[in-house]
Amino acid sequence: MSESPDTRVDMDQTARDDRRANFFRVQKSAGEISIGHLKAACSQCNLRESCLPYGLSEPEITRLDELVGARRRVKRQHHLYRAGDTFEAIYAIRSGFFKTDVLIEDGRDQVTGFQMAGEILGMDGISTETHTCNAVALEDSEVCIIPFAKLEGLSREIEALQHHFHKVMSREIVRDQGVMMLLGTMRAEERLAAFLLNISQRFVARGYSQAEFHLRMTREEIGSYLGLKLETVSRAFSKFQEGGLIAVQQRHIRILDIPGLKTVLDHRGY
Amino acid sequence: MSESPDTRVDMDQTARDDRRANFFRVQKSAGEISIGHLKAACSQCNLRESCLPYGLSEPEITRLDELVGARRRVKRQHHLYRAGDTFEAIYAIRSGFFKTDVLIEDGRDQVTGFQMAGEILGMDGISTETHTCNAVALEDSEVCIIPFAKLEGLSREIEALQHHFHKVMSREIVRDQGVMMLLGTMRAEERLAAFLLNISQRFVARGYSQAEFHLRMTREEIGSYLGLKLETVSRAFSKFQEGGLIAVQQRHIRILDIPGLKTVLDHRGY
DNA sequence: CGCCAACTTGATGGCTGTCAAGTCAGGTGG
DNA sequence: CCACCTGACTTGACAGCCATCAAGTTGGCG
Repeated sequence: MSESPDTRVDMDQTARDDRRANFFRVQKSAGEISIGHLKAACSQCNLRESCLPYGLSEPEITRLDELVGARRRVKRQHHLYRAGDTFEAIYAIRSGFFKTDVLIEDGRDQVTGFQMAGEILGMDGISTETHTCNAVALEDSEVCIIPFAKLEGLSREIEALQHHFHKVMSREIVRDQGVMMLLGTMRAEERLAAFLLNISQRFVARGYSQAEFHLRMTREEIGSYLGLKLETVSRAFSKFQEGGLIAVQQRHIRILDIPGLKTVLDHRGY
Repeated sequence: MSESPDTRVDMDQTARDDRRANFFRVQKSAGEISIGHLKAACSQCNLRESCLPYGLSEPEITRLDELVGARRRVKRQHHLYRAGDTFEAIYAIRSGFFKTDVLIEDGRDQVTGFQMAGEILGMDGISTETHTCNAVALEDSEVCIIPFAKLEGLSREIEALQHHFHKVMSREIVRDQGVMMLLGTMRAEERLAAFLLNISQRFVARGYSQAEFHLRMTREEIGSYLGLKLETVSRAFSKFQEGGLIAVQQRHIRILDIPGLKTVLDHRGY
């Protein structure tokens, strides 16, 4: 069930140029599609220890349930929100995989991050009440919609929620600093090594294998994130494979030598 | 008055290797040096419209006064905090100019930002309760110390304060995205043009000339921030001067052609 | 089976890093 | 007051990393 209603969201790609239509559609998908049969419940969610409810008591989590109104499914290649959309909610990823990217007028764009289950999307919109980047699902995904005004309200009552939310925002700032470091000081192979180790680590935190995983993004998206061209990314993958650090087959990655990858970061030898 | 007590803070540079001594000094300077004669008062501060009190009513600002315990002077080249320091407070810059930077083991470092009066420092520490970067004054400066636990407490009572603080944090995230864009997609001259326009704009917002200002940082620090070597920064300055876009004399900058600088950003011609 | 997007690999060139030398400005001490 | 020193900056020559352009390969899907 609940597969067919999502066809409405298929407009996502074609609505790219009609901002008002896009606003409307977002409202509709939040209000009509997801509510009811997709009611979220933090108290029942197996991600609650790595998501917003972290550190809350049982009764407090129950109060979160009231706040997190609904879930929303986002199909692969469809937008969760776009730059310019009015900000109303943040989103907790329940399943799936997203990227965020920014476009500037002259056509250049950059992927600013990849997000996976348990992570929070949309905090860029708080400052101007307008989203400043696009969030696109890289595989069929599902998010919990957290109306921001309600979150602030509940944060004023539940100290642990307030504090944890602040930590989540701060973590985003620290993460961005790490990316700045990567883009500002590292060469191509170091960037890719750092990227692979980061992805690996995040998969581990979710109970998946640290050594073997399937990338959800293209070489071009990886390159955009790392400030490299897709050819350079591809060459670095090949180099790592030749060096026995990883085994690559398209998007399927097996890490053979984690200490070796870390060595790439530290100095510049193998 | 209040000039001599700061000699104690002169230890900042030599204490670099003694983490515990550093912790101690920070406590002392917050507790002993600044309190009393340097009592902060948001209600009296002419920066309140661009700082944390923004949007608060008069009585609410008065409550902020109780929260913002003390000011602290930080002399040029001295640290406000260091990576590894335990996080206890955020800081509102009352006067002066700061940089934040991150170091990694192998000696590489990167300037992650420049901060001026009215801006907030230290939010990187919230997530892990430990600062992740260093904050260094680039000129003799003064900050208001905002104990974070107290800020969270008051935020639970004053909705406008809570909301504005969230906006401030979000603004930091958006700013970082802009830097990622700069580092990931722009070439040297574009980066410098973006940097100059950004600095100019922030000076304007503080009532200074948009066209003429004094840079507080070295070419090397600019380069580190922009992911370039200092020689490249220097060459770009010279190029802009030849092109009649700016007049450079060491750190004194006069912008002659703002639209011209914006053109550098858009495409790649002059 | 054939198409197409994604990916790989090679050849070449340009931007920026690196190394080096020289200039400038400010501060110190004689 | 001036010589000197030092850190910051500028400028030049050269090299290397990565972008660019191009051609070919792979795998998925209609």
